[in-house]
Amino acid sequence: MVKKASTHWLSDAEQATWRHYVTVSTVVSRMLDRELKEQHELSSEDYGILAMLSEAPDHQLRFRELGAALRLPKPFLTYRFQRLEQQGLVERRECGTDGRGAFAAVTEAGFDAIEAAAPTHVAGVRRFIFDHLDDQEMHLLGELMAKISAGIDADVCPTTTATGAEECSDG
Amino acid sequence: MVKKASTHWLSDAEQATWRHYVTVSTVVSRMLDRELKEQHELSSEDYGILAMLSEAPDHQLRFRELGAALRLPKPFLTYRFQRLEQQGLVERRECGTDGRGAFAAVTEAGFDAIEAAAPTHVAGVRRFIFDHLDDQEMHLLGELMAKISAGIDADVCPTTTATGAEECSDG
DNA sequence: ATCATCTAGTTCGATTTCGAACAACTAGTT
DNA sequence: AACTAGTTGTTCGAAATCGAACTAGATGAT
Repeated sequence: MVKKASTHWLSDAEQATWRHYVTVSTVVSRMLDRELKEQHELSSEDYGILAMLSEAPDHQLRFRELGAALRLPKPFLTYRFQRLEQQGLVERRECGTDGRGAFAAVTEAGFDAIEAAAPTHVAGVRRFIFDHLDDQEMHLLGELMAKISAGIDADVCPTTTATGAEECSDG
Repeated sequence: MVKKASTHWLSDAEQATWRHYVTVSTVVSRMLDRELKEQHELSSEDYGILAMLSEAPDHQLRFRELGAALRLPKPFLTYRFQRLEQQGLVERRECGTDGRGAFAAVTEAGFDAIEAAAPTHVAGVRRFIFDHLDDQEMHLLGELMAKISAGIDADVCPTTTATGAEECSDG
């Protein structure tokens, strides 16, 4: 049975696109996770946390910002951060201006850890994604993802200026 | 510091592409999961299982095939299937020709369940992805994903004819 | 100042996730 | 037949995941 192009079904082309997308996102995330965990004892969320903090001013961010940027549910960030803390890769810092919150900061050891893990991560991203695309296709993919991402942001929280991803996520 | 286009780093464009990709795949999967679970008590893996079985000849597949097609780790499929069994949406059937294995099959109730859930799922896929793309972009995305998916298959299991996804996944 | 309301992060607990080891069977070899 | 190797699916257990409820502090209104 051929699907109609109505609102209630996916067209055959959409269906095919969706299936390929699901396959890719499933396999890529699982593979990267596995490699990172096996070789560096880090989940890809851990990697994201360390990377984000490493690039932030003073190597620190409010938990709220970190969670929003990485789209991590709050309890999950708390849990992941604790694990990293136990490994000495991150630390908490008081926030003078807001007694509720705290800063999440990456330590020297955390810096070393992410530098050590980066090649694995980069190699994985290359091997699973970019190696299969030429330069033009890579740029195209970037544009499509940017567009979808922006669309979702506008959709989910229409009030935001859509500069980054500071809002929503959960709460 | 500007990243070199060497093998060991991602170029700025690759970096940007990758980040958008991660955002999209994180948000989309979480949102779809949430909607499906809230409205129909199904995880998106459950949905995949039911959909795959519904389309299969005799509405049944070997566990191996089902798992390979959906890229689900074996113990995970066993677990998920049990849940669906308890809900009466799927059932096991003996496999005459191979005493080790069994067929996974969808029941009438399972059929009804997926028909009920499909509109939610389709609406979500539309809202999160296709609504933000025009027709040409949708086709483009499909091609890119197909290419990546095929590349990964060839990469991970170079022996396969790459017709489908019958091999690998885990063991 | 007091109260209601909002926000930041944490704690709890039920469920999910999945690698490793396993039991049951098949297939191929001698 | 007996033995080895490979496959199918399950069990086990440790860890991850995350909604809901919570504590503590900020913010705004009266």
